[in-house]
Amino acid sequence: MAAVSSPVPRRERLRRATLDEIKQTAHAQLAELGPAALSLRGVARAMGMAPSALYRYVDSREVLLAELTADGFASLADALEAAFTAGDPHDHLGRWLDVARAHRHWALDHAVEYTLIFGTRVPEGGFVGTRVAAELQRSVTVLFRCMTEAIEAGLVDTGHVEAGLTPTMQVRLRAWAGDHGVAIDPGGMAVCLAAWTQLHGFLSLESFGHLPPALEDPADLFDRQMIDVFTQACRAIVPASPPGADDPTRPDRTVGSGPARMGGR
Amino acid sequence: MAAVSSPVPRRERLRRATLDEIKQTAHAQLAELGPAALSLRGVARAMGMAPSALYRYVDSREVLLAELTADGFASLADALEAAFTAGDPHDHLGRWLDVARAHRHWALDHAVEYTLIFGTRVPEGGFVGTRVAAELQRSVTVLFRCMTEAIEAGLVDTGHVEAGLTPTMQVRLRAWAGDHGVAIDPGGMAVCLAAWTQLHGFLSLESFGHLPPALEDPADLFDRQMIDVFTQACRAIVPASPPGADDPTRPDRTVGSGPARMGGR
DNA sequence: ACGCAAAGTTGACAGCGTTCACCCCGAGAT
DNA sequence: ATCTCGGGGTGAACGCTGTCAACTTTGCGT
Repeated sequence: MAAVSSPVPRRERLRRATLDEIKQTAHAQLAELGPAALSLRGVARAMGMAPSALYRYVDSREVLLAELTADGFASLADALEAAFTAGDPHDHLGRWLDVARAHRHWALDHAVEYTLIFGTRVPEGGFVGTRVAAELQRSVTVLFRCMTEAIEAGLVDTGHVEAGLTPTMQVRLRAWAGDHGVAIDPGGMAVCLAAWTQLHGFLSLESFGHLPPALEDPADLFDRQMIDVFTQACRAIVPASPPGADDPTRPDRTVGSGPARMGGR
Repeated sequence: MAAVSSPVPRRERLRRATLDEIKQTAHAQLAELGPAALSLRGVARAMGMAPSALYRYVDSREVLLAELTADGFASLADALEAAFTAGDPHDHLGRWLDVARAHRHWALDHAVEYTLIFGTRVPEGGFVGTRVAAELQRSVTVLFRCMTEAIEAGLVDTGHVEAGLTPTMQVRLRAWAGDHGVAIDPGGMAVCLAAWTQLHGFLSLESFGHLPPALEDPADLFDRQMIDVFTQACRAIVPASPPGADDPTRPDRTVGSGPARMGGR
């Protein structure tokens, strides 16, 4: 069963094991009590150790929460990537809808993580350089690839969109695309951002309970909006009738392993 | 200065006064420390009274936070209504843009309130009947009126939108419109919801720092998206060049007064 | 002037994040 | 084989929090 000899020196292995257990326990507490009620003492209690012992692994409660936030972003990114790679590369609209639905289902299934990652202001002047930024970037990259590949396939007239942007916005969008190795003109970037904005707005309102309760299950409306935002970007392609109701594309979340300590001081 | 005789029996007046002071002090603490750091003891300390005395006016910390949340929604609704009534009733696109910008400026100027009201999951199965619901409804009503009045002016072909909705969604949208006294068909409601979704998505991402930092000041992009969501609803009307940069429409917040006690038990 | 309810205070309890001083034990060096 | 040393873990403590119960003060209405 076990490997004959491990490349990591046992000491480190045990350390990682308990750190994983800490994160796992914290995740459980988070899921049933909400972010505000997560307590280090509670985690320690559940693990059967003294509260102060946690500080050998975690610098503070805030750092632990940040780590869980990053895990949440990573989980979402995994779900989106799975939906993307499982989709048909030639059916751009269908794949976009798959990814969008995967995003929605992740949001509904992981309610507390969703509020943690999308209902919290970023701490101080952006989290540039942190793991959170990288994981968020991964999600955005998937969403954008749905559109950029459609653009590259010639489905969108980005020129007429670009014409509607101010010059400063054009250079910023171009610079940002260049930073992330995307060869798409500013008009295409604007299209991607509009799609993301619409997607996030819907999920945020639905997840936080701000949508009118009379709508009950707004899955139809979500599909409609996602189809519209796509077809309005690339005019035409497809008639305006919604596809089948249920989708087989609902991946599970996976949790990545982090460094040996959180928030190194 | 003072009125000769007050209709409220002085006792009640004093009570309301200190309750207002509590809310005001709590608001101040909220604004500089964030929702998580607001403490009843801190408020009591700032007011120079014993912590337990607050319980004569507030049932719990949570109730106080809920009250501040409702105030936040009310403040936003006031801002939107002010922008709406100040706008030109014949320039539907311009007025929509005014209201959207007012929303954005409110979000940026009232950062902590924004996270409090739009970054928090609604407690339990919707806040139907609470003051929060009413104030949120006020905001939504203003946003929707921008679109519905344009629809009534004949600028939108809602029929072709309605055709893209599932039957169940149509009846739900119709029922919801009926509940709020809006005489707009389901297609029009879907248009309104799409606009709201897009608006909220942008502001949520921007306020919480999830937009790419390279965009710096995304005011241009916001305008562009708001114009697009309008013109794509009512195709045509207006060429695709963004209007002037600065807007005179930036109302201040106002705070409404509540009942004599919070969270009556 | 009296009584009574409301307003406010003191004190306590439980729980929280965090730190400090100490112990224990496995691993590496002598 | 012994000594040392550092990382894992414990227990107690500090200061903070929300909240409650008992007590005191205050001021209005009769």
